[in-house]
Amino acid sequence: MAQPTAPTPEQLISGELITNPESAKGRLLKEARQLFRQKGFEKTTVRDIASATGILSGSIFHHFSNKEEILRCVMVETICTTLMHLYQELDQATSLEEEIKTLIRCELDAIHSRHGHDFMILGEWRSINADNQAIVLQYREAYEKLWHKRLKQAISEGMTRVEVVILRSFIRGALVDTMNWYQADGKYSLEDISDQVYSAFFISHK
Amino acid sequence: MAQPTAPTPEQLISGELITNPESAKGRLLKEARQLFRQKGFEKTTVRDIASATGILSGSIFHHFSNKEEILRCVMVETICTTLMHLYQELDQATSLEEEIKTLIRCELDAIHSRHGHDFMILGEWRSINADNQAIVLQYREAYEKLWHKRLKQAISEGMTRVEVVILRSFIRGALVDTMNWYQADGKYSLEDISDQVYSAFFISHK
DNA sequence: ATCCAAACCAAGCAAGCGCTTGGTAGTGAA
DNA sequence: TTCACTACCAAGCGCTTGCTTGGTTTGGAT
Repeated sequence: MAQPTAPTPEQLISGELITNPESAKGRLLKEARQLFRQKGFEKTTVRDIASATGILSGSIFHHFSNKEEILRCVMVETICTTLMHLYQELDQATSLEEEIKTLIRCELDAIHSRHGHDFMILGEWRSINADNQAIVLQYREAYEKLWHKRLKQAISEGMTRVEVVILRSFIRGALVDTMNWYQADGKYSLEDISDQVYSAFFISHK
Repeated sequence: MAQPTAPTPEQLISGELITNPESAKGRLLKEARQLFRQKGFEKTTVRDIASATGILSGSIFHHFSNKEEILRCVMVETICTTLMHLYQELDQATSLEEEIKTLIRCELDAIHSRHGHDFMILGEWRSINADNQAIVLQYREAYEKLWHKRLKQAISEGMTRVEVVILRSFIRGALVDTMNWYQADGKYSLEDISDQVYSAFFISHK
């Protein structure tokens, strides 16, 4: 197997890493993503995915060599889409505070699949083998670097007293857990939550 | 089915809700818990559980009516054990700050199965049906009430500016995410993490 | 009109799954 | 000694699973 490599920003913006959503493969990935989200990877059968796409189950293996490869592709596309979106948004930020708020908001969007990113399926990590994990990890690390860089700055500027690895873990955890209670028509919007996360973890020096 | 009811502190302390770990059923639950933790519920077969306990797979159904019931029992026992431990520890706290620190430390212990509680299998929530979810929910709510009470106090005493539901979610998320990076022989102890969680979310007025 | 490759169908295999059945060994009370 | 009861075995049933195989359709280039 070829050594997996991290995506470049150019590759991401060009969109070459995302399967055309109107192609057969793209439609399969879209339906698979939805099903994995609803029922989880293990409980989703290839027959489920096939019938949601409107083909027979055997035909899936013309596009993917096995079920696990579908999950890996969904995961990689998820991270790529999020990274793409994130690069664009970060470009418009004019301060460290804005950049961090952007990171928070984009991750929250991804967790709640606001733009089809759907971060939660990354929780199916243990359903893929070591080779596939290594591939996905390349993409995850590209993503985590964006966080790490800003959080280190925030620490050196006295915006928080928590250490970088722990801080990132705490924020990720807080964001992921919104999955268990957030409702689109509920009391809080994703923007409200973003604000509360920022103010819970950072001290503003304005 | 009988209406599920929440456990009383007396029931918990008496230990009547916990299956004797030396009985056949108790040993099955112990092995099942370990396997669910390692591989997840879906990927664990009844044959796995049986052979780990030293019996044949069919014999399991003398003790449990189906596989899902095993998971439900493991979940209920997990919460009961944690609650038991928590009541005892809270009893020794002499201030609100100490109580909150106790809640944090005990949950971290449970997540990392320090005393065999093993909170992480509660993440298999969607693998049980509505009836079983209702049962487990009774126990979860008894647990969450302990948090809710203290956090409301903390808010009214100005120890934080975040709202109670959101605050609880953030803390739970932060604690759960330690699962992804904490190592017993690593840089940070569970006590270190506990301290950092407290200082990240609360302002001390000493 | 011919060709070709991609996309898909129809049928089903082998393996693994949760669970059932009918019977047996061991134990303690009457 | 008898009886009932719990715990377990031995065997396998019926179903679902991921995946394979060989053949057919389809659409675009030549």
